[in-house]
Amino acid sequence: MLDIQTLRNDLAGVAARLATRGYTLDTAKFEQLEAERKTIQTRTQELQAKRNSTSKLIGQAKAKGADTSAIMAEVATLGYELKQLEEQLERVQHELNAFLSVIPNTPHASVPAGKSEADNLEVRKFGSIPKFAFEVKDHVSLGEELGGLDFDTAAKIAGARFSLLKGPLARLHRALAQFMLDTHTEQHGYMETYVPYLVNADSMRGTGQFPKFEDDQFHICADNLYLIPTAEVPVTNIVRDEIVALEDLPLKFVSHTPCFRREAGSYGRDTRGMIRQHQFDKVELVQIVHPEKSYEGLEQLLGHAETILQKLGLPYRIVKLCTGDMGFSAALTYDIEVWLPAQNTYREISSCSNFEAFQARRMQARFRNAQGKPELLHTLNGSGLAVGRTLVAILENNQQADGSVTIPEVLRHYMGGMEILRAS
RNA sequence: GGAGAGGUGGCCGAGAGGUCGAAGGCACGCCCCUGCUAAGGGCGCAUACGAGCUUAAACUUGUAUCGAGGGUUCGAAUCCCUCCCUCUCCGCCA
Repeated sequence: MLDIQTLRNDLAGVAARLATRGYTLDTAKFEQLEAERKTIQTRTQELQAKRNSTSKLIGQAKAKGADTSAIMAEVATLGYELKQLEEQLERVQHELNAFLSVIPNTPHASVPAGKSEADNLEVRKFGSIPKFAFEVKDHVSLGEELGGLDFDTAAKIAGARFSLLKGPLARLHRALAQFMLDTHTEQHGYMETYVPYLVNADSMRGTGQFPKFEDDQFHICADNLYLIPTAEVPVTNIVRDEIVALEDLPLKFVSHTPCFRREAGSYGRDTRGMIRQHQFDKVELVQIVHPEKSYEGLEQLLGHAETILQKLGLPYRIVKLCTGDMGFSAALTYDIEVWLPAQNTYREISSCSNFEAFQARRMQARFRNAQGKPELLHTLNGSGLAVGRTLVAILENNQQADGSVTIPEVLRHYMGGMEILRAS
């Protein structure tokens, strides 16, 4: 949510910044709603003040045992108009709120202007792209030949966009999550958290999934709960409606969770393999920081995610998303894209964003500043990393001519010393 | 699932239709005393929004907010209804 004060003071400026990300702010509507709100609110408050002061007089008169019938008749006539006004005010405020809650965040000044993925800015590359003396297979072929990846059975059990992992491949998947968690807790200073995978609507609103992206979520109707699309939702909402002590900042959390996405609107995209699933595991990094430290924190968080790829020996690049490609709540986003030989391209494996106060304002997540006043925090998060896609990257990048796959050094002790995956 | 108790400021906790945005305490901030690591005294200390003043802040003032929503009333933290959440006991259960 944007700051309504900023909208009032610099509506044209905000509209211009939003236009760079392809969002047309209906400034006329905002102005009209604001004008209405102001008129109604002023009048309502006048009447309320009158009612309150008169009622106070009644109280005083009654305490003295005086007759109050005249004064009571006078105040009684206020009732009807006041009720009308209060209803109107509520309606306008709801409308304003609905209007505000679907406006995306304003991009940071350094975000390159652009319309789509094609306009993203490559920041740096790491690692060299592997050369193969044989025809590369994709992870689906590799996984099926290894006997550990079974999409047909997954489809029988649940449907399309689910996967079934078996044997060493399932173990490698677990090993990856363990390795990521251990690295972030032991080397990067994050606190491990275990969180609910079902959340309420308030939490979804807090991080910006609601109201705009309700269709993308799995909804448990009987209990009115939602499956989390990312650990960002439960973890960031830890600080919803909280006032964090200044000395406790920054808060750094890491959490390994499954993520559930309906992928409505992506029919036909990445239908083969594990790239786009209704359910996937992710290790998520979340930082709750002082507003002056958020960009510094984002660079660090990005580095923490990169470390995982470096340790795994996977080639990747960092891309700064352009205005048109950023998510709804983000002010600045770096994507980490891992090299996938079978697709001969880089594919997103992590997305690291600074939301500034956008989520904090929705959540009323604050800290007490040096003056003792509550002030909105800044929130950051990033994948560190998407486990399924990391598995895909390892299979494809580490494949051998005979269809076996070498296990990265750092994962071997999580694999009971296994060095290579082979068809049994 | 059954029975009961409860949700009040950053925290604890009183209030049980009128002068209550809410006693008292803790924490915090400023000042004083003392002088040494602990204590005494004074003052201040919720948030959001509106209006005034202003470059702005500060300030003044109004309104709303005592889990949420509705109702009764001239007036609701307080009475009534619905919902949500927490706790205790019983049942079931990984």
